[in-house]
Amino acid sequence: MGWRAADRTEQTLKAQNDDAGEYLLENQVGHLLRRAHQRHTAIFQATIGDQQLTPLQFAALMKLADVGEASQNHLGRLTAMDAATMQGVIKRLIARDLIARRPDPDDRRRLLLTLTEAGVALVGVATARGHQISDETLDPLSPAERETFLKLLSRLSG
Amino acid sequence: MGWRAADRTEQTLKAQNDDAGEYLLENQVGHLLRRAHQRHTAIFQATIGDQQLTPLQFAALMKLADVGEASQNHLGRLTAMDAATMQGVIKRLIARDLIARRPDPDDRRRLLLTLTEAGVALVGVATARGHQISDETLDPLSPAERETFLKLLSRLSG
DNA sequence: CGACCATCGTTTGTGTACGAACAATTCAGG
DNA sequence: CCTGAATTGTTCGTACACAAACGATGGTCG
Repeated sequence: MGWRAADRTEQTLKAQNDDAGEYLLENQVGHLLRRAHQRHTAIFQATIGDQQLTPLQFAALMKLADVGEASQNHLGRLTAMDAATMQGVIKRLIARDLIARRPDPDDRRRLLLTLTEAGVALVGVATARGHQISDETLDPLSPAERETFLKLLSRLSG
Repeated sequence: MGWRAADRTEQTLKAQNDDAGEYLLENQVGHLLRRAHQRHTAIFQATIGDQQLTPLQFAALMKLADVGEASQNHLGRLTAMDAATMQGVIKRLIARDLIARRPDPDDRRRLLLTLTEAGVALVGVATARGHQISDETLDPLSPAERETFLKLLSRLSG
């Protein structure tokens, strides 16, 4: 049990995977996904301009601008948010008067969400920032690499 | 402004990026990273075997097994966790008697963390599961694609 | 020595994330 | 029609994630 090496980072992934006893956190997908996501949210917060606006709030706003109108659960599915998570996101967006909620006349269970004028205005301003954030997140990669990466990442998101 | 198309998903990324007014959530890195991370944690929870053990607790445990001993902040840096986040993770691991905490004789600010016997035993059992989780997460990709993806993802995690 | 500054661990507050349970409503099948 | 299953939104509890502020300790430099 004398291994407790310092520089196993230099092993190839293959060699590491062949050895069932080894587990280098730095090489695991989950850890890398988490760190990449951390880096992205840092870039988001530094670039979005609105200190109060979070990535999920932005996503909900943009998607609502896209579809025009949606119930909470439906918007949640479109943005990959849990119904309970959606609850908080919507609550904060309503508190800032960026979206409005009204009962669906055709289904009394549903609450239809729409952008307010302020919401539409914010989307207009923030769209460019959104592209900028995506660009900066992918900055370490060349254009060809970006395309490859996004294609592979999409397949891991299903 | 009559666009509110339903199937813009089929546009190429290039075409979408060229149009500053368009913002398709589904094609943004941040959203894809978030969804891939979601999928990974679902796989983790379904595979790790221990219902109480979370990805971060597992990471802290594995890294501690790797380095043998570390202060809270140091282990936090090794696992990319905030000091405040580390607080909660460590508290729960100590409550389950998987790690132990003792004052550093050389620096009275520090608390040295080590695995307990139960912690060592759990690491022994869970290492194989860890590899299995990484494998299953990367399952949609071919071996060559996995290598490419991990290489690119690493560069976005710095 | 003493002032200064960095680091360590802690707490508070806000915002995701999700499982689980719940009432109200809608829908499907008999 | 009407009973049971599914859906919608809500609440509760637990666990990340990070900014910000804090007291205590440690190191440095004049």
